[in-house]
Amino acid sequence: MVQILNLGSNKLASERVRRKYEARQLEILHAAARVFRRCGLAAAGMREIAEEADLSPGNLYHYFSGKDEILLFCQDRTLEHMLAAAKAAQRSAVPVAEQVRAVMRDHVHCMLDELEGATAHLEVEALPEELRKPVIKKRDAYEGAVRALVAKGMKRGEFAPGDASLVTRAMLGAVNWTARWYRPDGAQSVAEIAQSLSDYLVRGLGAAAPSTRAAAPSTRSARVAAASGVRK
Amino acid sequence: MVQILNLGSNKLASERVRRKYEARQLEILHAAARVFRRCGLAAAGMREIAEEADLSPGNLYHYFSGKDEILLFCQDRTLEHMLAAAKAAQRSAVPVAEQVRAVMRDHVHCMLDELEGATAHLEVEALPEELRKPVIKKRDAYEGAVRALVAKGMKRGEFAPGDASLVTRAMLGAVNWTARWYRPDGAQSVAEIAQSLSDYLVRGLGAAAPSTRAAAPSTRSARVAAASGVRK
DNA sequence: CTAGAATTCGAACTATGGTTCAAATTTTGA
DNA sequence: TCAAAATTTGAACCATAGTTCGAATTCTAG
Repeated sequence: MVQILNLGSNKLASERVRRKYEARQLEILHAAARVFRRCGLAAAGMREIAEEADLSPGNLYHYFSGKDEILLFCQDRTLEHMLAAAKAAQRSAVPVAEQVRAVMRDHVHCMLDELEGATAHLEVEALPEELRKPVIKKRDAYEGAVRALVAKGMKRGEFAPGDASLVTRAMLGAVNWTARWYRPDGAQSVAEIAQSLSDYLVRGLGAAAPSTRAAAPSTRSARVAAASGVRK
Repeated sequence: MVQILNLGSNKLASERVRRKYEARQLEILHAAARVFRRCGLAAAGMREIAEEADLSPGNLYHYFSGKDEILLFCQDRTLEHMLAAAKAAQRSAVPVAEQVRAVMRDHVHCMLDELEGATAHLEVEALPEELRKPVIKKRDAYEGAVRALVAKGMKRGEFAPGDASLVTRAMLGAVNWTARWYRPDGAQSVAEIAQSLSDYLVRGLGAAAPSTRAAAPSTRSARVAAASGVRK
């Protein structure tokens, strides 16, 4: 994401001030993510983001070129996270069914946990053509990774044969949709939702039932650690 | 939908002109639906809707109180359609699995066929609180109908036991998501998509295979195995 | 045919929200 | 301590898009 986000850091000052600058950038981005999550993307105004980040509206433009760039970061960060999770699952030594389940669980966590402004990643259309392209590319890469897992399972006979592309989109739709109906004060936890949902989605692939679960680093800390390690 | 949409038809003129008036209303609504579908809801401006419907921007307000009312209609119409399909499936004398498949197929058709502006039904947040309420209510009714079908299937043992509410939301997410990725010039037809998707979604319920087999679910041992270890 | 109603137009109004900017304040580095 | 750089402010700018309005045109009906 750093590649995309090379802000106007041309005339770099001393190291010390640069650190502070980038730290403040991150604070602002987290604040923005919170606002995106609270209200929708459309309803989130610069003035509101500014207030959430404790600075004046105009000052936002000292750190970002505009709203688009802020949104771009949120989307990119979310996709980067999910992509890393998919790659990690791909490498793990568990049945494909469990790999897919892991990816779906991670996706749900990414959507519903408070940390990121992941809901913003659903509204790619909001970006102007220019900025949209790299996001689309990354999103396609993620979808491709999931599809590859599904296809692998089908090829190995672990899943019933079928249209991997269509089924992948169905699964992604189901998990993305959670952002619409999930309420933090609901009956079940995010982990429970992630578990049940991924079980259902993989069952539709015609896989065997999840073996009495033993494998897969499904603890939250493990996932976060794995994901953050990828980020540079 | 007529109840909600009782436009300013207070001082009704002659029957003849009223017919014409309402016909023009429908034309406009269809045009709006087309624009909603083409661009997103956000990008669809009144001026663009006006052009699509072959009248001036200002003239739109002779037929509707504003953009909200137009959007309200599209959402209401779509939901009414889906609700009717759900009710119809409920009454049909086929296995529950096939009932659910029928509802999902209808839902997909409703989303992807050119006739309606169904994509708009996904953006309920765009409406002001006042108008939103009845739409939410109808949407909940539809979701409830689907959930009832799923629960019935579970109760009868035709589906594996599970969280009917969660699974229903997953299914609806998958079908709603089609509006995001479907392209009319794609490889497969809407009907094919609807078929494959509904098959996949119902398969995840632990039902018997679609057409080839009769209503009787698979062997007891298979069902038990499928349900084991998953649920909370 | 003609008066009144219905329809249509398009320019102008207005509210919203992203953005700019010049000046004030704070921080940095020597 | 002081000058230059960095940060911050808040008001103002401006573009978009929903909406209003009065006048012009067309249609209906007696």
